[in-house]
Amino acid sequence: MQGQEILPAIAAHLLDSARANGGKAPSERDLAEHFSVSRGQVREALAILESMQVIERRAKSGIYVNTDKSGFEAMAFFARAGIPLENRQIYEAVEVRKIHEIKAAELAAVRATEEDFERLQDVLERSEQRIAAGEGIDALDQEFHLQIVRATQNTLFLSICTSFYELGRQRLEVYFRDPDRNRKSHEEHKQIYEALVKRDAALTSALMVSHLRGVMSYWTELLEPHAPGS
Amino acid sequence: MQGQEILPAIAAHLLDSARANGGKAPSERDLAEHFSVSRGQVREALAILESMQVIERRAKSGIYVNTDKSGFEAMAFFARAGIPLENRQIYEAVEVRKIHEIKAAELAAVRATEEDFERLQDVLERSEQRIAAGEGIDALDQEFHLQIVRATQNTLFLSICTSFYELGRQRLEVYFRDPDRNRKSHEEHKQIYEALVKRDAALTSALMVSHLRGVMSYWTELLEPHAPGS
DNA sequence: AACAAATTCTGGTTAGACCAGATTGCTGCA
DNA sequence: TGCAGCAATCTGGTCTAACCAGAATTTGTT
Repeated sequence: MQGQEILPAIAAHLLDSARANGGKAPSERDLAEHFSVSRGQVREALAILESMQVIERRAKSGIYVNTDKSGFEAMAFFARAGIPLENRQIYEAVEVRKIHEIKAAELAAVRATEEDFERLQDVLERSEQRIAAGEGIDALDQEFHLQIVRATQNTLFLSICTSFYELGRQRLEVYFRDPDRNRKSHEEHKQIYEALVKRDAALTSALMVSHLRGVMSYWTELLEPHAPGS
Repeated sequence: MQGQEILPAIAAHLLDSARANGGKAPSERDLAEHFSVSRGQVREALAILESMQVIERRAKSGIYVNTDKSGFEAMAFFARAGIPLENRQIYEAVEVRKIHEIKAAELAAVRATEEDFERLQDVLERSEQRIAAGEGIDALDQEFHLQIVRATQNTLFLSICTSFYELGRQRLEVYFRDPDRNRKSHEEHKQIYEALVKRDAALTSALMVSHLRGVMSYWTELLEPHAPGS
């Protein structure tokens, strides 16, 4: 075990220990020994964890895990670290993604530049090629949606949405193993693109709504019911 | 200079150096000497910065600043560090906040629990007291809006919005120095609350739109025009 | 001027040490 | 027995001093 790869391991270990110990985590020295790395390494990981508000380091006392804050910082971290989210978190992420993308489509219709259109068209062309070759378009689907967000010209908006995409990567891969789904998605993308070029905000938004309904239902139907009606 | 307080200082230094040096930042050893701290301290700060994708550390080569990614991670960091945002970032944050809150109002109308209503009412009562005492309600305004987001029962949503509020705290304080604005805001809050209790999603959302228009225009009218039409 | 070799520089990582509060546990008095 | 008070221990915070190996730069040679 070495390098920054220990971060998720340490995080998981911290969470477990804290759960079994009322929020209190092992000491830095224990962690270093447990993972066979230097204390410096551990401290770097802990600094990141603390910056994400996953833990709290109290001088001369110990490390405490914020068990209650299942918030965005924590999620962003787990997404990066590749630790699977719980059902509830997935529901929440799906809902938030919907909210963002529908609005993004609306804004993009008004603000998209020529370069944005070119980038979108490029994505569509590459999708077509992959479909023709019988391959999945999961990565390109992601790219298409992100390009639309990018076309809002709001970099903050883009960053938020980028984070969400990390969450769904695995599921997306499975989703696009079905050739029919690939074609259907691609067709809908093309429609959205055309509405976008016409700068018809209402239509673009509406198309995005129905497009997401299909994709998202795949996500959620695999889960236990958890979120309140939506 | 000591402790985690060096993080913003290092970040600012990195940004400046990188700008004057084509993305390349000083070495860890130089930074340590410059700030009179140990290399370990610098490395902890760099680890956080890297986790936020503000910089990139290339082994045996150097530290590179992601000048293009003025994204969410960077913003979250700057918000925490207390470094003022640039106009563009403020515009983006305002827009994103609008998007979130309007949708939040809509969802909250459907999902709010009895506890949510109680919490909101409590905020309104305390607001009334402060106004009667001739004080500003800036912190309570924030609380009101966050409670509405909380009423969506989506913790991820709440976390995102909480981040945004950090950005506007200073401006909000100035805004609520005017007694008239305090009263106006409070009245609008009460209307929103009543629509919420009636579980009228459309009305709640509409009221939130007009409420935000007033508050937000104060923010943006102080800035240079920058964002595309909205 | 072009290429090769030597040297310097850089991030990555470790080990060991010291500080000063927070904690813990023991001791002795009541 | 119970509790106050003190001492040993533990903990995060910080620093110094190295070593490694590859990247980057300089030097030397042809």
